[in-house]
Formats: sequence, C-alpha cells, structure tokens
Amino acid sequence: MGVKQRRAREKEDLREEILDAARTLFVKEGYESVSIRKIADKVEYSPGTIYLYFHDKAEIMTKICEETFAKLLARMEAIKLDASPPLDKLRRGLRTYIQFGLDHPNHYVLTFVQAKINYQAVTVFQTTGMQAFECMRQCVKECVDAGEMVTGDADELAQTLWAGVHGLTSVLITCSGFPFVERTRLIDRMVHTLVEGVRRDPDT
Amino acid sequence: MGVKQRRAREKEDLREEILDAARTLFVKEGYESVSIRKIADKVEYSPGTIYLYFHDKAEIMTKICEETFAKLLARMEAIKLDASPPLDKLRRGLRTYIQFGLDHPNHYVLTFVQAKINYQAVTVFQTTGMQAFECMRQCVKECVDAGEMVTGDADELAQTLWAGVHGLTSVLITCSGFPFVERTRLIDRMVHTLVEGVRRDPDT
Amino acid sequence: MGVKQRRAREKEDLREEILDAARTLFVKEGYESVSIRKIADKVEYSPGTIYLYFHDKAEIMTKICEETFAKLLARMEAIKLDASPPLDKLRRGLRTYIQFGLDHPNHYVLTFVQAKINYQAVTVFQTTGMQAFECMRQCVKECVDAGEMVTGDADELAQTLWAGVHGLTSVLITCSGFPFVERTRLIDRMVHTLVEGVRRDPDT
Amino acid sequence: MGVKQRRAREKEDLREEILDAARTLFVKEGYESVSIRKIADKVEYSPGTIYLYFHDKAEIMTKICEETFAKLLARMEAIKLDASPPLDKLRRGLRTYIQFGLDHPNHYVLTFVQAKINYQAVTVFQTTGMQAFECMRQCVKECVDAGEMVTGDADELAQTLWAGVHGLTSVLITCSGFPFVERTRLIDRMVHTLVEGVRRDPDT
DNA sequence: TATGAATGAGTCTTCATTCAT
DNA sequence: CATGAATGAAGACTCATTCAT
Repeated sequence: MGVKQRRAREKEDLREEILDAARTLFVKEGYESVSIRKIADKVEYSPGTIYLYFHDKAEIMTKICEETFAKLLARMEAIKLDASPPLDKLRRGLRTYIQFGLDHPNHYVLTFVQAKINYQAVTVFQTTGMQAFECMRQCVKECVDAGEMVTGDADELAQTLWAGVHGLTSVLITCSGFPFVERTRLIDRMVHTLVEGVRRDPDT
Repeated sequence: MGVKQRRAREKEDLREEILDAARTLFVKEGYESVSIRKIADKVEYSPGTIYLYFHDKAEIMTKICEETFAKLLARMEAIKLDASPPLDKLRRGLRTYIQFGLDHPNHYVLTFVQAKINYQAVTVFQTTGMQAFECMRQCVKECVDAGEMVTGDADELAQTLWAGVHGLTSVLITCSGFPFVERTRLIDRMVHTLVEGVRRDPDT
Repeated sequence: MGVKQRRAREKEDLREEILDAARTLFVKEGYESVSIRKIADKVEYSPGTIYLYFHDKAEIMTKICEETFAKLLARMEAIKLDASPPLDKLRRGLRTYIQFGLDHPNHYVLTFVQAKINYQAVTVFQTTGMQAFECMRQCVKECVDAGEMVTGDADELAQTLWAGVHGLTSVLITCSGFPFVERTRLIDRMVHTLVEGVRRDPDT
Repeated sequence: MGVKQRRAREKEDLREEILDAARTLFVKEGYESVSIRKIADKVEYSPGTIYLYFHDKAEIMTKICEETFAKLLARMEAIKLDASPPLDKLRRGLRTYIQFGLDHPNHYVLTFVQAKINYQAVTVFQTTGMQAFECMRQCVKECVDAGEMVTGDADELAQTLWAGVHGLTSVLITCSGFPFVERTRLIDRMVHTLVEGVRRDPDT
C-alpha cells in the first residue's frame, strides 16, 4: 500500500509543480501567450504529460483560480475567530485581504484581474469567491449591529470596502511603474480612510 | 478639393471603425485572443486592409490607450475650472473619474486593466496618464491647503483616493456576475466614504 | 509635337528609373525578396504606377536580362572590328567579356546567375545570348583557320573558353568573402592560361 | 533498445527525405520561391512536422550546404592519397571536382550558385569550403615545387584553375538549353586546356 | 506513467495585382 | 498619367491537442 501512496503523492507533486509553473508563466506573459509546451519545458516533462494531469489548458487556469480562492478563504475565515471589537476586526479583515494579494501577487492578479478577462472560471467565483466576500460582509454586519457604523445596507457597505481594498491591492501589484509612496503608508491610509469613512459619526 | 476631403473623412471613418471593433473585441476576449482576422471580419474588410491603417496589432492597442487617456484627461481637466469649495470639487472629481469609466467601459478596462498586463503601452501611461492623476492630486492639494483634510502627504492621499475609485470602477465593469447593490448607491457610498475618510476631524 | 516628344522621353525616363531601381534591389536582395512596393518606393511612385510601365514583376526581370544581353552584345561585336592577329583578338575578346561583368556586376549576376534560377527569361538567352556567344566562336574560328590553335571543334573550344571566363567573372562578383589574389593578376592569369591551353603546340 | 534505435533511424530517414525534397525544390524554383508548405507537400507531411526536424527554413539550406561541402571535401581529400606524378594528380583533382558537381548537381548549384546569392551560409564556406579549396591548392603547390608549372603564386594559379572548373561545372548544370558539345569532350578539353595553360613551357 | 511524433487550424504579416477616381 | 484603397492568396511559423508506443 506504501507504493500506491508514494505514487499518489508523486502524482500530486507533479500536479502542483505544473500549477506553479503555469501560474508564474501566466502572470509573466499572459494566459494566451503561454503555451502548453512552455509549461512542459518549465517542469521538464513532455507536453503530452500535462494532459495526464489536466484536461486542457483552461482547466489549469481554473484550478489556479480555485486554489487562490481557497487560500483567500482560509485567511479570511481565520478572522472570524478574532475576538477584538468589531471595528478592529474589520480593520484586520481589510488588511488581511490586501496582505493576501501582496503575499500571492501571482495568484491574486491572475484570479482577480486576468481570469475575468481571458477566461471564464465562472463557477468558482460564485462559490468560494462569494464565501470570501461573505466573511467581509460578516465583519461589516457586526459593526452595524454594534452601532459602530453609519446606518446603511451591509451589502452596500461591504461592497464599497471590498472595492476599495481590491483597488489598492490590484494597482500595487500591476502598476509597477507608478511612483507610489511607501507601501505601508498607503495600506495604512487606505484602511484608515475606509473605516473612518463608514464609521458612525461619534457625536450623533 | 472636396473629393480629397471626403476621401480623408472616409479614411478617418474606417480608422475609427477599426478602433471600435478592436476595442470591443479586446474587451470581450482579451488582447491576445483577438486576431487581426477577427477585427477585419467585424469591420467587413480583408485582413490586409487593417495594415493600411495600422502598422501592426500592437499599434491598435496603443492608439486605444492614447484615446482613452486623452478622453479621461479632457474630463478631468474640466474639473479645474470648478469654483466650488475644495471638498465639493474633490467629490466631483472622484465622481467624474468613476463616471468616465462607466461611460466608456471598454476604453477603461482595456487601458486600466488589460493594457497593464497584456501589453506595455508604457509611454502614454507616463505622460497623459500622469497628467490625469495630477488633476486629482491638485484637488487633494487644495483641500489640504484649505485645512479641510487630515494632515498628510498629498501624494499619499491622492493615491489612496484614486485606488479607491479605480477599485469600484473596475469591479463594476468587470464583475458582471456579482450581485452588486444598485449602482448609484454604491458610487455615492464610495465617494462619501473616501471623502469622509480623509476629511479633517471637525472637532480638532 | 514637342510636348508629345517630351512626354515620350519622360515616359522612357521613368521606365529606365524603374529598371535601375529594380536591378539594384534584385541584386541586393534577390528577385523574390523584392516587392513591387519596394521598387515603387525607391522611384518614389505608387505601386500602381509600375504597372503602367510593365505588365508584371516578371517582365521587369525580362527587360533587365534583355538590356544586359544588348549591352554585352554591343561590346562583343566591337571586337569584330579589331584587326589584330587572331590570338590577340581572342585575348581581347576574353578580357572584354570579363570586364563587362565587372563593369556591370548587377546586370551580370542577375542575368547569368539569378535569372537562370529564379526566373525563365528563356527567349532572350536563345537569341541575343547566342549572338554574344557567336562573337566568341568567331574569334576562335579565326584562330583555328589561321592554324594558331590546336585542332578541334570550334564549338568545343569556344564553349570551353566561355565557361572559363564565366567562371572567373561570376566568382569575382559573387564570392565577396573569398581571399582572392589581386584581381588584375587573376584576370591576366585566366586569359593567359586559357589561350596558352588551346594554342597550337608551337613546335608541332 | 531495438525500438529506440529503429525510431532514431526512422527519424533520421525523414530528416534526409526533407533535405532531399528541399534540395530538389530549391534548385528547381529558387530558395525564396520554395515555401515550407511545398516541402511538406512533397514529403507528404504537414508543414508543422518540418519544424520538428529543422528550426527554420534557413537551417534547411544551411544543412544542405554543409552536406555538400562535406561530400566534396571527402572526394577531394581522397586525391591526396594519389601517388601519381604531380600533373596527373592535378588533372585528377580537376576532374574530380567537375565530376562531383555533375554527380550532385542539386547540391552543387545550390551551394555554389544559389547560396551565395540568396542566402548567407557564411560559416561553412569559410571552414569546410576553404578546406576543399586547400586540396586543390596543395596539388598546385606540388606541381610548382616539382618544377612542372610556370612560376607563379600557388594561390593565383589555384584560384584560376578553380574558377575554370567551376565555370564549366556550373554552366553544364544550369544552362540546360544551351547546345553544348558532348559533355565528356568538354570536360576533357577544359582539364586539358587549364593544365596546359599553366604548365611550364617544356623548352625553357 | 510518460513521450515523441504528428497535425490542422490558426497566428501575424506581406504581396502582386486590380480598379475607381 | 498617377494613385490610394482594397483584396485574396500566400508566406513562415506556433500551438493545443491526440495517439501509438
């Protein structure tokens, strides 16, 4: 039985290697510009071998998106356990999202910027993707319920906050030529601005 | 001389038709997935004809980006004439940016989302693009100078605001499947949130 | 009538300009690699205009070959008037042939090297081309008749001599990288060798 | 291991078939006029397959030239072993060269006539090509050293002889329409003429 | 499991040529 | 006479995919 397991692990290993290679290449050169051959070369297997692990090129992209969402979801769900006051929890949530993008820029840009364009990995967006968004919605909901936030639809507020952090995350990753001020200052400012912007006016 | 002029106009017309067709296709299928043939088919001319109007495929993309920035810049510069109080002017600037994206979604997404990835139209980003950003920075500067805004680097603040409105604009255009709340509410909320977020605490 | 003549001359001029441009380009880049557009650009007319002067691209090549043979024939026929002793006349004929090639390397290589490959300008080879060869055959014939040459078929001898001078002419033009000894020495040597080689052994 | 070997041989076979097809077509229609498709059609494979064997069209030409020089060099080097008197050896060398061209007309004309014009296979000309020429130079040198030849630079003499035999070889192959006298007589005559032409005058 | 060979459809691009003006 | 616009066919080359081994 040991052999079978090792085989399974090895198989899983190669699968992961292929995903790694593809992700890197997709980000660097764009989905369409990456050929199966290039991926095969990078993992040092023949092009045909790729097809033993993935049905076609599109499936590779799909798997990468799924991976991304799974990773993101894991991080976001960890927030749920946070017992800080609601607004702090929200702040942490926003930071976590941005940090996730910066920690996995390839995953992030591929999934949230390229995938929407070059490829329709629709399903995963509507399942795991929504779950991740749901985490943020929860944080907002708690603030609203705690009376810490301006009155308003939790969806509306959550979508606004998400759009804000996504905006910063994506430009930080993609606009490499832009003369940004120091990254941490920008992140702090964004989080601060968004939270202050939706916070209930203290003296009302 | 009339003939020559008519000719010139017709030529300009086809040029514009090609740009329109290309823009639509690029947005729908991604730069790399759009072949010259597809563009030619769409305008109902032969592939060779495209080359009478553009040097190559890349030039088509470049021209679209230039067009976009020129349009955006025109709208943003109009803000400068606005004589409203600084914060109002800033609000108007943010709304103008978002509205521009929604009015020209193809232009916007191509230039601000795809171009950065699939293609390097570097120059125009560093010239006209920076000019457009400069408009926003000016608005921010005025608020700071008028003491209406939290103390802080104008660049830092302007970059934060831009990232915010870009975030909303891009998700509204690209995440067509997402269950957004009503668009105008979201825009209002974003503008309100960002401005309140950077505004000087009134009682300090 | 003067206008008509001028027009006719101008027309002839452009025709010649086109031939000049084409010849140069054909030699530099090869027949197939030269487009009508390149020729048109070089003479600063539109591609369509070329077709007012030549039926198609092949005809341009044909005309160049005809021109070449006409020029060659003119030079070779001048030899006929030479009243020197037969062997001297032959020597002069051989030199004239080589010199023609070196004076008009473009013409020569195009007609005698490229045309045979890229294009079949058959007719002119069999008419003017044969006339030029006939001149050489005449020279040989005179030597034979004067008893200055080894007994043998005049055709056989003439063909040998022609092959010899053609060999030298063509390698001098085309093998630009080869470390040839000084050109005049080589020409002298070739002419000397060929003539001594076919000369009647003096003591028999 | 037998399978691998058979595979390797089959691969080598197709490679050779492609070279054969290309050589024939290049000679008949000229390098530029032959498309990869035409070659593919001739060997009854798809165009893409050609690229599994050669990097690009130019490489096919390069390989043909290399093949030619290798074959020529082999024949010429065999001469070195010849123990005949110097002049006989030289005669044999000249004949060998001509015969090589007539035995491999496609190889010859491609390499020595077309390649120089349509294509720059520079390297091989300067290596193997020079080695082949060196053989002829050796033969000449031996004659000079043995006092059998007119005094003179061995390079000058060798170049003259080579130009002579090349001239005959190339016209015999390319001027198919020309009314040549019988081929063997022409060859005999050329060899005889050249050798007599450079031979030391016996009574000096 | 892995591969090497093969292919058909497609890529961007160029070109000789035509024709209305 | 001259041209600018247009095109259909073809160019070299790439690629996702299949399949026999």
